[in-house]
Amino acid sequence: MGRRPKLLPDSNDDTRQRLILAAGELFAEKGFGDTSVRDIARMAGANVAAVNYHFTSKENLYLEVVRFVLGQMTAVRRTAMADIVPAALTQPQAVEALRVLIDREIRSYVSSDLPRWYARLILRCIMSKSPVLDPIMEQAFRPNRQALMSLLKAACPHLSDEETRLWAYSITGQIVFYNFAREPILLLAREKEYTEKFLRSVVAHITRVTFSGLGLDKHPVRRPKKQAGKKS
Amino acid sequence: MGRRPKLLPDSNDDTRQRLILAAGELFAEKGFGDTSVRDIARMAGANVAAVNYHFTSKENLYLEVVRFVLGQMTAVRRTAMADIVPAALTQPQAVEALRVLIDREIRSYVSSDLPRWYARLILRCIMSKSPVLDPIMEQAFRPNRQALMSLLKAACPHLSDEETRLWAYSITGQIVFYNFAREPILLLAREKEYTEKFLRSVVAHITRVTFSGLGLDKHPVRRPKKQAGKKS
DNA sequence: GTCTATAAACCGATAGAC
DNA sequence: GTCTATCGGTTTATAGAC
Repeated sequence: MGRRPKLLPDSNDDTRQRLILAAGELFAEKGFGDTSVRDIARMAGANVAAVNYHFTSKENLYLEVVRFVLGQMTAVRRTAMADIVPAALTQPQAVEALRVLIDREIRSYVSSDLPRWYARLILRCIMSKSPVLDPIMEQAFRPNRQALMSLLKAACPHLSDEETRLWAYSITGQIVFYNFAREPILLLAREKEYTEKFLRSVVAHITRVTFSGLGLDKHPVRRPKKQAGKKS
Repeated sequence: MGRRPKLLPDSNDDTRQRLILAAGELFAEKGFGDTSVRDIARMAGANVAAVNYHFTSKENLYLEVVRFVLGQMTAVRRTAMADIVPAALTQPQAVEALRVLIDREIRSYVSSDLPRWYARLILRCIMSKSPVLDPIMEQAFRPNRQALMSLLKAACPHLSDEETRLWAYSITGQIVFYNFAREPILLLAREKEYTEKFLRSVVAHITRVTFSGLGLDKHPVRRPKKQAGKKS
């Protein structure tokens, strides 16, 4: 779309980075097969040959894009978890961390520190059993599930392993759905974007469902919807 | 994959049907862009030119496939709903219908009256905001949501419209996740297919989460995990 | 309706000048 | 590192014999 004629003619190899970002956005939106290297180069404001110069093939570029996104997401998840999960985890702390996690994850699909197409790309890869599924499993799916399960176990020590796993899938499924089915949901809601009001009700609902099901709704640590700062 | 040389050489125009089925399976598995008409024709045991003869273009074939799948799914949903939802709906009937619906939907992803790629194709379409999103909305997404919301309302008359909608998304999200993330889940479970045991625990969990959250768990109609036949 | 042969466009990838 | 030009292959779609 952007008619960038020759921007930055003497630029160094940040062309590589621009290509990754452009390719990622297109792959996330249209998939691998429906995206051509010409589209990628055009969107990145680079030459067609640049793709094969910086990456040796389109497939390799795809792999590199996934690697890049996984790296970004892993870094963000690490700092986020370190931020909301204290080192020594008491039960009430775990409950609060769970609450914050749900809020974070849902909001990561609308306005987060990461571009929105990151999650879309990963979702697409997960559904299409491509060869990049392995790194995604090891660096995203499994760690995310593990982190969620640890939190659940800390919040509800009485849970069995199987119950914990099922809960992790239930929570993840509810959250992912709002990204996966974004278009239909927005269409039925007659909105162009998820509104803050809508997101707040979604977070409240999933939290309520989860905590009620886990028997954690005895602690009304409900924040009065006022406060803002959330430093540790 | 199947090396079907010329099967049914003197067949009539059920070639059209075979093309739709083959195309649907390939589109569902690899997506539109990664599927060629040659692949489709080969899998259908038809000639390459047959695609453009029966449908005028690959895109039109895609549209026809989606139409076909939507028709099948609509028909099945109608009879299924008529089967499990009595005409005049009492509250306990709604609760039981909800239970059966959850069971049905989850099992539709493993062994149902419909081929498994049907749901996959629709999921793929939903994520890719293609031009076929509109018919999918009208014939699948909206009616499914509406049916679920009606059941929820009948089971819990005290629910507001917004709460009902959120619950519909929560239930759908949990269920769809086991189809959407089938590969990662099976990989982590070290299984090749969802086992009956696993599906039973998933159904039990989602049912428990839902009914507990809705305050419907006062009716311990719990089946004693023994029985086998489940005719009406 | 089914087939072969082929057209016309596009694809990913490369060679070579700068 | 970036560009133009182009190769070789594959794609969708069509023309025409049967």
